[in-house]
Amino acid sequence: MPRPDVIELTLDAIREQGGRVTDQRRAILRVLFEGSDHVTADDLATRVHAQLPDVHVTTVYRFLDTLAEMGLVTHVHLGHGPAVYHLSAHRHAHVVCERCGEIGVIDDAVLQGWSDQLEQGSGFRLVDQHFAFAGLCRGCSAEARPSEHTEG
Amino acid sequence: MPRPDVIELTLDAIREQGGRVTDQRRAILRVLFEGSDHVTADDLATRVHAQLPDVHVTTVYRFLDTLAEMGLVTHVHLGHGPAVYHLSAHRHAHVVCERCGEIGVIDDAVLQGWSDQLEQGSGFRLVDQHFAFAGLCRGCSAEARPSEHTEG
DNA sequence: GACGTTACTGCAAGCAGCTTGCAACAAGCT
DNA sequence: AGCTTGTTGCAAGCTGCTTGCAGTAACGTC
Repeated sequence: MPRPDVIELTLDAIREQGGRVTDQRRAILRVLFEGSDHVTADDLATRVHAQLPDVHVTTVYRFLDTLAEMGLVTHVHLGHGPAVYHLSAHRHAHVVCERCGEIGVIDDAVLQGWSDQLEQGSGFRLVDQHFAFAGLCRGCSAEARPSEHTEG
Repeated sequence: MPRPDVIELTLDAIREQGGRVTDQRRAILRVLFEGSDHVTADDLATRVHAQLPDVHVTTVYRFLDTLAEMGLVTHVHLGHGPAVYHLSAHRHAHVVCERCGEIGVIDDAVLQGWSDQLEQGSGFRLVDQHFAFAGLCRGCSAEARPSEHTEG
């Protein structure tokens, strides 16, 4: 459970910029700060419903937008499905197994290294963790090439 | 213009596996082999319309699926929009500038290096170029941090 | 060259994941 | 309490595909 102050502090910030504090927003923040990483907007709505049954997904999307503009949350596309949201503070790059959907985290330093390497070549930097990297986890990777040693 | 044989050879392969050769399929293949990389299914349909005005996007999607099963084409998600298709032979990893949409290519050897590095850590391999990497091109990257030297 | 089987096609409808328009509602200032 | 205006819920819309289905036509067979 998060300290209640982080929620109220966030709500204060919203008020300060002319926004309004509603039960819906408080409930959404509560779920967000509960630490559930990698939640879709739909998940979020469902969890909010435990506290406040009539909150609409639209409301969740709109408030997530507001929070994104404030720099508080970001969303990531892990693959083909819906985007997942998390607190910007928890931001990191993801690898997703294309077979089983397992999610891995890429170390910031590692990503930075790749970015530097890429920049020297094509000038591109990997600045953003907005799209996950597609990959194979250890297990699926082993299954995908079961007879590797028989080839060649 | 591609040598017409590659198209006919492909059509032969389709026939060999019980598929049928239609004007639509020939036209789609023609456009595909014309070398237009990074085309969406919609683009493809539009270009096919120059030769055969009534080909439906559905037909394009379905034939692209067939070609994908044969290993001939692959699709890549460059960002939020529609997927782009290209011949599997032209396959490579992409970086896409999140600002201007410019597309960069990531060298296979470079990607392999990253994959190896990642595998040693989390066990994940970057096997697939199914999703593009999000980044910033040189120009946009410079604009995004105009006062970098004043920081710190 | 006609015939039959069955793959392919076009159209309409469906679906996921959002986004938008709008009227009703209510937060927060006075 | 009253007023302004941001927020909400609902319905409808939109994009990028996918599916169901009846009609069409490729291709093997006679």
